[in-house]
Amino acid sequence: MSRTTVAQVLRASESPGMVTVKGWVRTKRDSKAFSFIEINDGSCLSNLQIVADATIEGYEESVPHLRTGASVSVEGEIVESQGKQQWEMQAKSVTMLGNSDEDYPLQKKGHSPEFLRSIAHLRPRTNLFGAVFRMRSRMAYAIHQFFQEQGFVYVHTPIITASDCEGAGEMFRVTNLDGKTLDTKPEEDFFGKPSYLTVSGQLEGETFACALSNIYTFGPTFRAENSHTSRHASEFWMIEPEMAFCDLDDDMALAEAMIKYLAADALEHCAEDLEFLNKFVDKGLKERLEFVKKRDFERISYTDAVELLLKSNKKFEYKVEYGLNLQSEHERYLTEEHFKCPVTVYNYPKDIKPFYMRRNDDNKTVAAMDLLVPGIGEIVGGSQREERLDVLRENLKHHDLTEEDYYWYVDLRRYGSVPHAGFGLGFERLLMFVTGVSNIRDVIPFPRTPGSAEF
RNA sequence: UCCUCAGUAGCUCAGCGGUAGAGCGGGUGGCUGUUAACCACUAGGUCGUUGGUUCGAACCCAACCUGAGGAGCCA
Repeated sequence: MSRTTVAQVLRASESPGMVTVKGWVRTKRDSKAFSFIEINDGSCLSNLQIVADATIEGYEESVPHLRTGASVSVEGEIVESQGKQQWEMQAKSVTMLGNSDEDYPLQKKGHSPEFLRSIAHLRPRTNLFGAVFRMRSRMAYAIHQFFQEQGFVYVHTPIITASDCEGAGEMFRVTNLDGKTLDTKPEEDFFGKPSYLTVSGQLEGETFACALSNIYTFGPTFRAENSHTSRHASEFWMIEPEMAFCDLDDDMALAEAMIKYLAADALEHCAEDLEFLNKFVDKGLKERLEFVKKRDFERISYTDAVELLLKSNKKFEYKVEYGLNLQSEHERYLTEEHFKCPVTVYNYPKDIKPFYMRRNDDNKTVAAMDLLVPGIGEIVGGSQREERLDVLRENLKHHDLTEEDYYWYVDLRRYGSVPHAGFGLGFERLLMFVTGVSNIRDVIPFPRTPGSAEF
């Protein structure tokens, strides 16, 4: 008999009859003549309750010895439960596939996320991480769906790159040389020059947008920043769309539409997991997603945002002044206290932004935008790219970058240059937003942070 | 890199200068449908590490290690 998943059983409108289910024991309650065994197979949040009479086939050898975490195969009939769940299985035979040692670390009681991180190989067996990683999978699927439905082409930009200083943080060196040779003869390295793990696929993405019009990337990126916060990881996944024949307005519209689409998709396809997360992790989660799905986002220029912050009479630790970057506390004020909804801030001063962003006509600002969401802050950062050859050359010089290093990027402006724009969305930050989980280490299977690369 | 907080049983924590504790989890036994089941018994600890203060340190002090929160940087 083929295997039926717990999800298939529990979602049935009428009894599927005799089936075989396989999974891991979450809890077991024995009495003299029978046992209740709850198993979970990850197909959904809920467990299936199995009623095993002491007289059934395989009982003696397996059931009394089963500990939490053991794997079992059970054949039986799905019947209406006398208890609080709709369905349960009346077992006909039980087989223990593999028992669990006495020191199995997961209990029925709650564990701290810090402890669960130390057993990242077992934490997907908990309700919380099962829910989070089912949602991670669903959101990845929905992202592809969002772009593919609109004709975007998925591009795989390189993970190893030799283009230095992309302006997005410290890079990890990739090498097969020993330390000494690395210092003295870097030209003997594997690629003939220093190479690194990518911090962004944007520049390569632009080359494809200037050929296929609308593209997106979705892959891992690496930052060697020594950041110790709940919102930063050394390895994380990023989605970077890039659109030719587009300006900043189109770019902001796409970012907003995408966040809305993903909120709606989560509500529609992750209902049971969201219910759990809403109850145990973030009581305002579902309400927030409904709100994001329905309501239009706010937009405000950097200049107006600065003015608004100055007029707010709110005491900030860092000062607000035109020309300075908005601090975390300023961004939080805008999205959490003032607007109380996602906000896109656009047209930042050119001096605090990278070389590739398009200079506005005021000659003071660039066509950049950050999308801020309550609880997390910046979730999207994007811009219209500088498509004018002379201005780009000027910017390279201004940022102390050489045209030789970026000749291929400059070429895009020499051969049929077009206005184009794009953004980067941190996948883990999005997951924090849609799951309510407050630490980035708990939305990525095996987190890498400074000093920590276990598993 | 800077600032703050925390490390006591497998887990969650109490104890805060005078014999190391509880609940859960584990083991054994019991129990006519349980739902974080229940009842009884039981095993389990170099109190993060090193040094110092003291008659005496889990407790006070210092350094280090680990974890967490925040800042900066960003996604």
